[in-house]
Amino acid sequence: MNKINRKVEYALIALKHMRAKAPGELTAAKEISTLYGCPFDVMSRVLQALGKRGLVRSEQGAHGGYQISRDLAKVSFYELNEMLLGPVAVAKCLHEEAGEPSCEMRGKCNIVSPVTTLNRKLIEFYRGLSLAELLDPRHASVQSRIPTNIAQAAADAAAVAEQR
Amino acid sequence: MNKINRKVEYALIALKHMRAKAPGELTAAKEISTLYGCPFDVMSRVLQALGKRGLVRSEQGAHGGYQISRDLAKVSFYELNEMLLGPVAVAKCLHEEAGEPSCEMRGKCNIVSPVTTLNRKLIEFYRGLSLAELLDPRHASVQSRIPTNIAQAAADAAAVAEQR
DNA sequence: CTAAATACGACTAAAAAAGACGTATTTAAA
DNA sequence: TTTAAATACGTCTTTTTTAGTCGTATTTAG
Ligand code: SF4
Ligand code: SF4
Repeated sequence: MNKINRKVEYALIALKHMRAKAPGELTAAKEISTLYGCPFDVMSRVLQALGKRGLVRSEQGAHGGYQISRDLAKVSFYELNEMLLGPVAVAKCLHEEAGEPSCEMRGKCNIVSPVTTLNRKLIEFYRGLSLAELLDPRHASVQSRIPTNIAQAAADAAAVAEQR
Repeated sequence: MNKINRKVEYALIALKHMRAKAPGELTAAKEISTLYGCPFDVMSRVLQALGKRGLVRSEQGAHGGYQISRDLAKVSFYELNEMLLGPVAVAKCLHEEAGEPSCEMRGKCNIVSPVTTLNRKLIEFYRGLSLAELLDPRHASVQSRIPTNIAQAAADAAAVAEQR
């Protein structure tokens, strides 16, 4: 599993849609929601949240709407997540906010260090992934991915062989 | 946000605990659950699942218990996740199993390709992370992490400066 | 035989995510 | 100046997922 949040998906949908438009052109939340079949309310809230964080610019009133206001090549997937869900924390003992119910195992727990490591690495991974790279199909196919996969496949085969 | 599943945490706790023991020594689920204060049932189920997948070996009866049966340096965090939660799929349109309710936006959706890319990259990331590396504090501090962080910090500073 | 352990299926409770509703505000245009 | 179409928010309900519990069978050392 490991599903990403739906809000993030909606944000990607909206960004991908708006990215294809001419600079300065506005897009209404309703336009996106009807086009892609997602609930207007949710899409609206997502865009409002992104507006507050400065990723999109909003214009009110009739003929109002949203437009992307930052270069997506310079916005990481981590930033997008943070805008919509707050700081990444793979376990609840990390980033303990006031009022949040802390983990009752804290103190006895033997994996705080591993979990902290994982959290750091995941953030690094998300930080290294720009929205442009994610949304642009050209980027997806480049990046010399194939060699990596072959190496992985070879490693897998070796591991399987070893287990016998 | 972006929390990892609790089962995975329990698995890490158990593995870390068993890793410190002499080879061949068994550990009862109860020992772990009482020591770290997690529910016995859940820990038990997790260990049983790992037993079925061959990561640990179980011995029944009185004085029974579990022991690690594979070299954790050769088991990836991806594998652990898969053992407990099934294949990683960041969106529900990926790995559509029989019976699972598919995404109603499929067909209209404009981000299937980005999401597929993200899924692949996340799997690669998890595959490149061994359980030994995660659980062993020695590994955590090595790995030349600091240079990467400095590079990231510099990139961040540049991005912030640019926005103004 | 008994106690202590794994093994498993089914159920319940809690938490989180997703979505719906209601209303106020802004603004272009009729 | 009225109206329609849009953003902006706050609250609520529903749904889904996750976490935890209960009950019982099976295995095995002592
Ligand atoms: S179990 Fe350990 S790592 Fe997980 S949240 Fe609790 S204290 Fe943190
Ligand atoms: S919204 Fe698009 S990407 Fe997300 S699950 Fe549905 S079809 Fe897949």
